[in-house]
Amino acid sequence: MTVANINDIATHTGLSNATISRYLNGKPYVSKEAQLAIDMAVRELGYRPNASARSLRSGRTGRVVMVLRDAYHPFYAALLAGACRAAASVGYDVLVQQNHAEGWHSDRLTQLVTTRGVDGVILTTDLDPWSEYQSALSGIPAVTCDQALSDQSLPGVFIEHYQSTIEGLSHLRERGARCIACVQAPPADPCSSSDIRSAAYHDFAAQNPDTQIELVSIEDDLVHSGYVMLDALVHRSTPVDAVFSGSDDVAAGLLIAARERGIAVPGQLRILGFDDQPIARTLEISTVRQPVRRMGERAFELVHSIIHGENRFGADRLRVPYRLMVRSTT
Amino acid sequence: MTVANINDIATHTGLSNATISRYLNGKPYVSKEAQLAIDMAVRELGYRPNASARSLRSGRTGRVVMVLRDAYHPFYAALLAGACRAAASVGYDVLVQQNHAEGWHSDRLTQLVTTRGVDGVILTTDLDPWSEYQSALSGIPAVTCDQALSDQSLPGVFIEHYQSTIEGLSHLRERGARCIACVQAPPADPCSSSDIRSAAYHDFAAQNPDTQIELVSIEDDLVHSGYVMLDALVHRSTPVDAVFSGSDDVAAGLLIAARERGIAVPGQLRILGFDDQPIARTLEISTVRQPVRRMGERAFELVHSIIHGENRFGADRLRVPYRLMVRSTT
DNA sequence: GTAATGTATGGAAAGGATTTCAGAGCAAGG
DNA sequence: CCTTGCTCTGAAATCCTTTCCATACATTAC
Repeated sequence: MTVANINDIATHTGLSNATISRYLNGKPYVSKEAQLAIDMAVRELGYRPNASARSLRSGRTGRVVMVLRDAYHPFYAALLAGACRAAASVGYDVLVQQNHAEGWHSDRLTQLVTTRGVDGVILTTDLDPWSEYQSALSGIPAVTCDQALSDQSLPGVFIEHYQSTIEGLSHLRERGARCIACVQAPPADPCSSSDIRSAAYHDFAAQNPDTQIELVSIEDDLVHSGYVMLDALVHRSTPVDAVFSGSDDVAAGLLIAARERGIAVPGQLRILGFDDQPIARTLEISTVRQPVRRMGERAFELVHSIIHGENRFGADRLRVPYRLMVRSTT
Repeated sequence: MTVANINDIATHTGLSNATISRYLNGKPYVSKEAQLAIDMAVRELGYRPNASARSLRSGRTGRVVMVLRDAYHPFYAALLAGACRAAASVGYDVLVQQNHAEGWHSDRLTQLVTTRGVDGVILTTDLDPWSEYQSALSGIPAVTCDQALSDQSLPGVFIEHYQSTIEGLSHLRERGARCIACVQAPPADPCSSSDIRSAAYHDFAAQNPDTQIELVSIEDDLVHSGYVMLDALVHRSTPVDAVFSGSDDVAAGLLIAARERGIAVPGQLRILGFDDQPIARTLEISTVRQPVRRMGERAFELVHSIIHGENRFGADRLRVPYRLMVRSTT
């Protein structure tokens, strides 16, 4: 006998394993004496219930998976941190899958889900051939976080990308901008957040003929990407007088480059970021604040409540508030 | 019957579950015809082996846990990203626990390990009362990553903190520094990396009497922390002429603040970071490069090889190389 | 021709919990 | 006294695989 199991506790206390199980799971109908005996036996034999056996029988694993592009990206890292915090507080564990990393196969998620390795899924990014995952994900509680997927039927947490984008653009225009470069990652999915933003750019331009919108695509939204992008923006035939970046890091890179070139911010160039990462506060960059960590928490709470069949939020789609933070770059 | 199980495949093919299991696990002694029949039945019934049942019987979960302070911190995020990548390539999953987040209880890790919820553990940070975890972790493959714990017997990957710190200090001295502020998080553990660095500071000061070392403690190693720290460093009675920061983010904050104050870098103040995060490259900050992502990969590979009883690295403690990156701040 | 090996298979026993169901004991209500 | 209902308990079924062991047959070795 290498490790004590529930039957060892049963024989040691003279009770049956059913009673042990009831007590350890906090169910009623266990006498005071039985409880004490069990406590003592558990401590004495160092008994720990076997997680696999438990979840085999109960059908619950106490685990969820969060799918993200790259754990190193600050936006996803914040989502993950939030989800882990929320999960820990109710005894759940979070498992990570990076779908943009080398070594990722499209069926890793499917595998995990169909083998019942997790109780739920949090999607923070588009899954490329959505059809490939659809059937697997329809059999398990799954929520989206920030990204609106093709399948709009999935519940999820999100911010109003359309409204917040309009508000950001209006702010830049109020501050005198008439040629705004909008920087963001290439749209991956017809309903992704970047496409919602694109729609907002379009509508805004239509309603404000005096203001020009330039779309700029970017690969990695890192500080460096913004840093190397500045020259291209100001050395155009019609130089831009404002940049609305989908990422604070890119905005930071632009600001740093602008300072080095002696370009006045916000006099000559207005810069507006998105997210309100710590670097935006440090560099006094105006930005649209998203409570990213909280979005991760909410996403977990949502999937958790669905797992337990008690959606305490009432709504399937949770809106989290955004807020325009006006600082020194606009 | 809601979901097909292995016995359904058995009856459907006319074989026994033992044969199905053998084939699905790639073991020998399955005829060609049997293989085809199984393939067909699996596809037809949409059979997926149940992960819990499998790991209950086999004792393997295909999962490891990585313990880190905070997934949002870029250093830990990079470790995690590396570990996830390496894990994905061999079909393993990584589970995250943040031991500095709200909602973390000291027994969450113990619980996970003693209930056999994972096959292995990667520790990237000190566990505060180490004695509390020691017995649980002695029964499972566990490796450290970057941090040297009290229990030196654990295998792990690390960089030469002592050597690299000496090299950094020597570099600063060569560039004319005579009063160096060394910034780092407060030491948590007698064998942690910050304590190894402290020893290096001490030895360096002893061997170079003309150079003064000032230890500066910091709570969060974020850009903002460096930003607000600068004034205290230069407005001292004996102002420092160089800063060696344990984190690139802090170094970046210092550099940004210095530029705003009009302090010449590196003329008046030399700045040296640690890690070589993207921001260091962008801002041209000299730094000691650590291949952090690769450290995460190596840590996983190490624990994976121990799980399979075949430590292909030979050594228990893997050294990964560091490299001094001289840029424009020194 | 017999012994020894190797391949292909199935029956049945773990593996360790949860959960259902039935039953025993006891108090209260009629 | 009988019924009802509540608390406490245990036997046994169940969850789904992997793995041990036995068996049947075909081949090769001596």
